[in-house]
Amino acid sequence: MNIGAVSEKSGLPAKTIRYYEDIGLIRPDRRENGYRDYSMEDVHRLRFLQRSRSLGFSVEECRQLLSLYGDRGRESMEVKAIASGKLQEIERKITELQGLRDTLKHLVANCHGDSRPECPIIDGLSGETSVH
Amino acid sequence: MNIGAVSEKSGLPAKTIRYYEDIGLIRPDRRENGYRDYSMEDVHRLRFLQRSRSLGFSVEECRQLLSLYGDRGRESMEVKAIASGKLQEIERKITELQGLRDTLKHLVANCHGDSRPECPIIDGLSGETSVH
DNA sequence: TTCGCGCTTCCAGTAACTGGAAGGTCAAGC
DNA sequence: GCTTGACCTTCCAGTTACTGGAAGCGCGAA
Repeated sequence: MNIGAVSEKSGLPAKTIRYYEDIGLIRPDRRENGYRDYSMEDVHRLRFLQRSRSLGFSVEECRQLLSLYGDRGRESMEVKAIASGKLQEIERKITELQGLRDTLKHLVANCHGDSRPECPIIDGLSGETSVH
Repeated sequence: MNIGAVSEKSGLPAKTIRYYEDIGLIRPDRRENGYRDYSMEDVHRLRFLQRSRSLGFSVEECRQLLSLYGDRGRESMEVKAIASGKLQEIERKITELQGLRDTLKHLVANCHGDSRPECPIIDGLSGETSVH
């Protein structure tokens, strides 16, 4: 599969896909003409990268998460530790996004679309959900 | 309030706070000695920036979201449109994070922490939740 | 008054792309 | 067979969003 098709399937620009190869996140085959040749596994990894990057994980964190995906022979103890750590972070992100969503929902519901200026939910945006 | 205290309260490094001032996201007062003097409103904005940046929104997107927070006199129609657009994106991110969480939970539950190599959830990580 | 910590600006470096030039590949149409 | 245009290649430069470090001022405590 050529890079264009993979770009479409993964939602990542071709430039980014080549960059991910440069930094060792994928290793596509090459054809005789020099073109990269991607497998479905590559597509899966790239889809995964697209998602987790857009959710605020760094490339190095994605590399860790990908190692859970790829290295089946790895020590399960280590896999479990990494996964558990990431799980907590993900739960936190979900909670924060839900807080943000509720605040915005409130905003949309209360600012009726006319020109009334008052929007009494303002403090919500500053994030009391994570103040505990 | 000095930048050190604000850094602690917002979870952002002082360097980043100064950078956000450079690009016009906040405008703290100055004291006679040249020190920046932050208000609680500044702290709220910075907390908000910290959260939304870590959730994968770009600085420009954060600027838009902040404009919802700050510009009470703005046309409510426009506010409503921006907020509605962001809401959809947030809902999507929540769904994706939940998918990622469920997959990792499965991984943690099934890889018992010993050295059994098989982890049969592997395909989950590539993200069929967003394949629809 | 001097030690140390916190503040200032400025400039350079890093992470993660992103755009563009210069050129090779390939299927389609004349 | 040749050309056109879309797609591929590498390489190098630019952008975004910080991040680190140097050089220097402010200020409360010993």
